[in-house]
Amino acid sequence: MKNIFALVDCNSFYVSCERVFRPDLKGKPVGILSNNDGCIVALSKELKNMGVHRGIPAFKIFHLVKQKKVTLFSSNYTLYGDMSARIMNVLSQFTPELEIYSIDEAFLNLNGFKSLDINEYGKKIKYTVEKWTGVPVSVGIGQTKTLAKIANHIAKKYQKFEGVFNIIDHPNFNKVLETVAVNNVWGIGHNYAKKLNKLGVQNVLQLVNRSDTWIDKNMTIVGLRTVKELRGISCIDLNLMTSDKKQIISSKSFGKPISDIDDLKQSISTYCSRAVEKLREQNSVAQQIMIFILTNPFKDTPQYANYISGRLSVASAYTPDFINLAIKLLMSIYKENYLYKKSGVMISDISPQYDAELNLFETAYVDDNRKIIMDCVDSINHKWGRNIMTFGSEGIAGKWQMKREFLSQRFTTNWNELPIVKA
DNA sequence: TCTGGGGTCCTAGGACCC
DNA sequence: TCTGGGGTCCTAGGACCC
Repeated sequence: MKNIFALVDCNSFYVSCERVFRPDLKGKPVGILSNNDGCIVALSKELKNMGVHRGIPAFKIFHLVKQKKVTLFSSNYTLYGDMSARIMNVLSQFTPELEIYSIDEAFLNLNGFKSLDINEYGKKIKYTVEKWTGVPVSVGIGQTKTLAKIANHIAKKYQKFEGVFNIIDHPNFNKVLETVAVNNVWGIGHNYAKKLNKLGVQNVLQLVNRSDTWIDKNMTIVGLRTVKELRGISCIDLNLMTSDKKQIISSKSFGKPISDIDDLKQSISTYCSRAVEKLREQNSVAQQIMIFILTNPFKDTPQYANYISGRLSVASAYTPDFINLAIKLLMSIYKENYLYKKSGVMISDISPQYDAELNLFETAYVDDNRKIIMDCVDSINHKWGRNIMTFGSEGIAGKWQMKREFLSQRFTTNWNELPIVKA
């Protein structure tokens, strides 16, 4: 029995979100910047056609912005996250089994719709999402997730398919595989692609024709799983449960480089606070923390980078426990007179709050006031907006904080920033 | 002028145990 | 005198994803 997977992927997602509220930008070159407006992370087809690609530093195209040839936006994750939720909600009406794979992608199990014309169903999905949310999507259909990804790639690449491509039982299956380069396969990144090319494997057909032992030897069993999927044997199931994170990272580059210990303390406290907040969102506690600070490796200035781990005596989700330890760790690696560009916090050794290992001499997090306090802080911030309540050590509007000069409004999530329709 | 942030899984190698 | 072989756990690092 064959499986039917569909992969729905939004076209230039961040750009499309901005265009929903700026319809005048349809068909025009648009780019979205990373944090601190550093580099391009997403771009429209039109901008791509101007020779711009993902990852280039933003300042290189600022002159085009001044000439009004290109429009840029700072990342507006509040907006993108909310648009994503709307899209996923639409998709959930097309199947009982939906895996939200990323902010702009979802896998759908369509096994139950075999009696329908599956191509038509794909078109209907595409049409409905666009109609209801304003965001254009592409739909790829295959009998494994990896093949659905390939089909999606083809749907995007060739206009004649109008955004929907089904690779199941395709009359020219091998020919199709031959047109896809190995670096476009889900699970084959930069390094393996380079290695495969060297070994004489350029396209997907060549790859699937290699023996299992050859694949295993050169790409480990992870690669073998990918190749089996390409051959139509489903090895990667739909992941319907969102499982708890095993590590939580909060880290960012600074808007401006800093060298003062107080600024670093603020940044570490802020990232700590955010990471522990995420920890509580999944009702977990954690015992291990790692912090790091580093200078700008792209600059020709004195370099310093260091990281250090520490452990709490008992697992916790109480922000001050983590901040106190993090500051101690920071003091032990901090060196004066360097221009720091980035810091970060990573929390690990995570367990469920009600199943955490106990310590004979200390009260568990769930059993004392610390949980009550944190729950209270979280509910206030949830109701009134993030950062209404913060910890003193986080500081206020430090110069290290993120630069976002081209930010659009939070059109869909903030009453004060709703779009206005002029009659 | 200047280069994102947040994740997962697997493997290799060392320490340690019986 | 001899120094196997198998197992587990941990960590660092490499690969990948968006």
